[in-house]
Amino acid sequence: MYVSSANVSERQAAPPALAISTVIFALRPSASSGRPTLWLPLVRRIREPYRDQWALPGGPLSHAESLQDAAAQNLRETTGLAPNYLEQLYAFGGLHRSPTQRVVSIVYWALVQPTEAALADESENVRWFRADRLGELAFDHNSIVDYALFRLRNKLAYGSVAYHLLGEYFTLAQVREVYEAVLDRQLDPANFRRQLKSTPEIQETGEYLQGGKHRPPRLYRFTGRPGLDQDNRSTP
Amino acid sequence: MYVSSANVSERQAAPPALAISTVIFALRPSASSGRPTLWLPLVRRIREPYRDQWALPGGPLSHAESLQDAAAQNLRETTGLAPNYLEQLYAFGGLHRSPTQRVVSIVYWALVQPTEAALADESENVRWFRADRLGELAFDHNSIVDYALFRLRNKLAYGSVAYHLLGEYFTLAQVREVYEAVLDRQLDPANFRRQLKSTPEIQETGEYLQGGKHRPPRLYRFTGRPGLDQDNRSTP
DNA sequence: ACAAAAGTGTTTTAAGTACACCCATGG
DNA sequence: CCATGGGTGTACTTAAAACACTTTTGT
Repeated sequence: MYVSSANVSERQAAPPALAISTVIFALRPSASSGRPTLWLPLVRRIREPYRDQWALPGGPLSHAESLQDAAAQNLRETTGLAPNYLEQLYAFGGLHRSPTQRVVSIVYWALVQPTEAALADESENVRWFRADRLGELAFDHNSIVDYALFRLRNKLAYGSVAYHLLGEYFTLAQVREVYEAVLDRQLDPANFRRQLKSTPEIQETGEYLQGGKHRPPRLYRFTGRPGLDQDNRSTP
Repeated sequence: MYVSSANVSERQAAPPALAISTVIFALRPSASSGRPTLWLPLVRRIREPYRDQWALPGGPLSHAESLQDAAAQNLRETTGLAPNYLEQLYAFGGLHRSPTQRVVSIVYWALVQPTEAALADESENVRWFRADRLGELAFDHNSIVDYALFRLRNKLAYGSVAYHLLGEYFTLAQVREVYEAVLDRQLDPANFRRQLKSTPEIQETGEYLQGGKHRPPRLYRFTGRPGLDQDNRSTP
């Protein structure tokens, strides 16, 4: 059982509970503009505290899993997906995060490509939300998502994580759209393209994306590391 | 008691133990060259496992402390000092970090200015070591220190953390020496000085450092935030 | 032919790097 | 007056930003 029904004296004596949570980002076309936007899945709480409010997927740490494995497991259970990228975000340990019990949460963040199946995994208690239109979440989860967004933007600007939101093959314009969606500003297509072309991890293929309305763009692929290392520490 | 003497079946059942450790950096003049170098305090383990080996200061998380408070307390107990800068490093949760018990360690890193008193706090079981000349430490603490060094170098290069290793007043050459010690390479004094002077957080005073052998350099002070916020999340 | 995105070229701006040089002080 | 670190000036190199322009496709 996740939240034990400890009384006050038990709470004082017991060590803090240890939980793993995961902020899962994926791209979906906006209903209005059709341009890609950031979404994330939340789960509805079925018990107190914060019953019926939406929260980050998570749970207690099983004794047989590493932290990263627990997060990946977590992700698979709520979405049916495997992460393309998974990294530790932060350990949150404030005294009053949960009203009933002292909980220390080690939070991971992940990037996935949502498939039809994954989106169909929605249910009464699991739903995808636009990252910029979450309501009021349980616990301190709003601020955790804010921090995860901050980290995602940072990694995007300096690292090479955008490709983990895309499929194996992509056009340079698609990469630009990811940047524009996450950073929320327009980028010069010409300059952006040149920057990507100077990145050795991006390999051009002989294929072209067909079926568009205009000149067919060339397809590229990402040849960097998968972003699922044993312990990812490239953060800072 | 930090490490409980659980037998195997107890270990399977019990939740992972939660501990806080801290990597504490300070500058001390090298015995040979006199130039500043990085040092950090370690504690000798007085029980198994790894008895008599050196380890990072740490201990279990008390139920009444936030994570950051626990790290600061930790720091004060082993060195007698208050941190100038304190930030969460990473949560280490591998399955086999400790041979006797599953332990999840939330590790902080700190910058301090060692005083006479602090260095006098050395004892049989607490000693300061040069960061580049640690022996073989207990648990996975060598790799933790490596990661802390990585993070320190990164923060130094991009953030404004060097001043927390110095006193209230300092010369620009002293800042350069910090950079050279931590990054382990020479920097052009002229260009380095210009970069610092274009940093608004660095304020020039009317004072000059007297007593040197040459032209007395001007003293500056750092006016940025103290680096001890409630929860420091400027990491990425 | 025309619209629109793909893709190229060129100019400007800013930031970093290398290095020559002057200044002020103790000895 | 000389050695040395403090402090200034200037040319060179590199990367980013701005923007005009050409190419290729579908309609």
